[in-house]
Amino acid sequence: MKRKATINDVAREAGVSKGLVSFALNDRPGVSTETRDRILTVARELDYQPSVSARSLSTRSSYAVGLVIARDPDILGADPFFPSFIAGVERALLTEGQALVLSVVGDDEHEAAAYQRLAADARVDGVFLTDLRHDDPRIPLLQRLGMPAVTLGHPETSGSEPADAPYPAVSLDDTPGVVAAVQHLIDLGHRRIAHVIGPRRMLHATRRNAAFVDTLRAAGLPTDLVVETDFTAAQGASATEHLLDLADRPTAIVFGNDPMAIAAIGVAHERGLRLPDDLSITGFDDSELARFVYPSLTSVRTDPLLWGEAAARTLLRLTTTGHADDVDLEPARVITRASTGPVRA
Amino acid sequence: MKRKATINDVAREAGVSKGLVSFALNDRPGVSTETRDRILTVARELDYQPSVSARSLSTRSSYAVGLVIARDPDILGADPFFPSFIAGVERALLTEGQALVLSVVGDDEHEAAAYQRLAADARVDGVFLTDLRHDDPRIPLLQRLGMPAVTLGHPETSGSEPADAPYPAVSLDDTPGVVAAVQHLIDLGHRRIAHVIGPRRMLHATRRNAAFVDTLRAAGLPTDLVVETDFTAAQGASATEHLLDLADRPTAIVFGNDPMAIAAIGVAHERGLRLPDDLSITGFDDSELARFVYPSLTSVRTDPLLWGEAAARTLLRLTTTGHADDVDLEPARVITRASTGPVRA
DNA sequence: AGATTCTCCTAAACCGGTTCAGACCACGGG
DNA sequence: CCCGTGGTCTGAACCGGTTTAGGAGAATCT
Repeated sequence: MKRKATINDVAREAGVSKGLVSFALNDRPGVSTETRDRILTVARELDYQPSVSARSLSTRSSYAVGLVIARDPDILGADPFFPSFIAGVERALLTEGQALVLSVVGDDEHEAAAYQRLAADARVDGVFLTDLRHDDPRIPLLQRLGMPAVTLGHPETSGSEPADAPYPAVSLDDTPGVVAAVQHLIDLGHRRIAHVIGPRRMLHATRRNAAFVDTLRAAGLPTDLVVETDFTAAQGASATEHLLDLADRPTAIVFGNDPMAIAAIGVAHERGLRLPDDLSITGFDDSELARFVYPSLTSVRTDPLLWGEAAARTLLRLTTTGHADDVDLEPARVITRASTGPVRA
Repeated sequence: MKRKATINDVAREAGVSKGLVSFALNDRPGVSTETRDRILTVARELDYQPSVSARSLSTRSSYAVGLVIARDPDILGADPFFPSFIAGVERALLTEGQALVLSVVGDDEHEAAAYQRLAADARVDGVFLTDLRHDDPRIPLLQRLGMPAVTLGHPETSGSEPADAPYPAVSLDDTPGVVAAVQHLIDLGHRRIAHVIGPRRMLHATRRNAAFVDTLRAAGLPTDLVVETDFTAAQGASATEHLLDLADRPTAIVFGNDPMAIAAIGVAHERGLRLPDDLSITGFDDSELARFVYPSLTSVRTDPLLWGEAAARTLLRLTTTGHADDVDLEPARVITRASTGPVRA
């Protein structure tokens, strides 16, 4: 196999200095059209591809972005959000010659370490901040590290300033989806509705629960049935057990993700309950499986693929131009299926 | 924020040349113990971290490994194999200062391009080869690119030579799992057993089907019920529909992954069948959800986490030492749950 | 015509490591 | 006393790009 052509090869072949080749390839002014064309032709002939590592060293940027996922592998496997999100990211990176560096860590401690390593090694030019938390420690951490980032959704505006968010936010508003799901249940006649949410420290869990509570309250209904979980199917199942054991048990349960809702269907069946007659269930994220379980699962559809793509585009814009505007995607909406129905007379 | 310390800073501070610092840090001979200690101390004091890009440029290696996944995002999301596998990979990379570069592509065409980009940009020192195919085109491609790799499972030995596999294989034998699952069904009295497999071009699909067929044949049972799918829940569902519509329909179905099996449970319920009385079902990979669907799913357990870890270790050994032995992990075994039962009298 | 400006280009420094040839020194042997 | 020899260290080249200072020559201005 021939050695890869370097910028020197191109320069020699084109009869110019390598500095000029660099100028021509990055189309910067100061190169005559004629010479530029000749250089580009030679580069094409030699199948010249600039060396990423040389360029990284010289420009101090890595032409890659990072994603750190802090979730237990088990949850990760069950939850289709990240794979789709990553596929979307990839779609945006592909055309830009950028790469995605992925880090999967079990807990928060390793999470901080992962960001620090990414920064220390200058592996990436920017990162995605998913699963935002309250007073998210990653934001000051990243600022200290001088690492550009894009947040999925708006972080808490801790200060009084509304515009003190240090990073552009790419948001997919999930509250309309939650509101629609809850309203759907209310319209079906449900009065005792429970909410099984993800970890409270995650912003979206509390935000969705706020939407849940608001909607119930507006309808004059009780809002006391909220159970926090870690997003695993296991905890979704035990939360369901708990709720069904209550004296004044709910007739409908809203779940924070599909795996938990599917586990709940299992629990209900196990108890001989009929769905949706005895219990209505809704999921979140509308994974592929939602259409195929029995009864098919009413779920709130977000679009992780699109979200990933938009987030990646925004991050690239930020790292290359130094600025990127917030992006708002189409809000989540409920997809009604067979797991929700009128409350039994 | 202070600028990061470079090797020059360490050299100056320790009063030696930067070449010697390099020697000391990579503990190579030719540095006196005394000097070495002094250099290491200074390095620690300055919190010196070698620059990955500088080192990459100089050594022509990137200290990262690559994973290219060619699956439709939807399937990816439903199938918990890759997230767990990646988590395992990560666990092995963490301690070695290596990073994982991930590429998710939709189809084979983009897949080849992804490998080529990884190689052309020298982004990674080696890659994982998952979902091996018949006459896998990626093997000659990677050889042409001079890219080290580790295969998950043994590739087809196309030639007569048994040891012509160009890459070390990290294998988790799935046939014992399949055999056990099928035997389990036979023991329960099933005589018409179907197999819903993944894409035939994938080696593991045909290998598992061979195990399936062999086991049935050994018991003198018919082996005609095999349906090929793309691993999606959707095709799992339609395969089930098809099988149940047959005049001489199976009493048990073995599925190639859990999402398809779960979709099959949905279809069966939809038709008013009772599980496992009217139909027994087994899955594959034993995802978290398997325990929580109703009835809980008998599945074949592999260990993607462990697999990922072993594969990563092997790949690192290969890229650093130039050689790595094959690794054989604990074979897959069947986990019996409630979705399989005696055939109805 | 001479000074100024502009365009196009070259040479060299630089990014931060690795590696190699050879300098320097102490030591033991002849 | 001189000469290898071995251990320790320096200096410089090198990896392959980017960037800056400045030079040559043509065009424009005065």
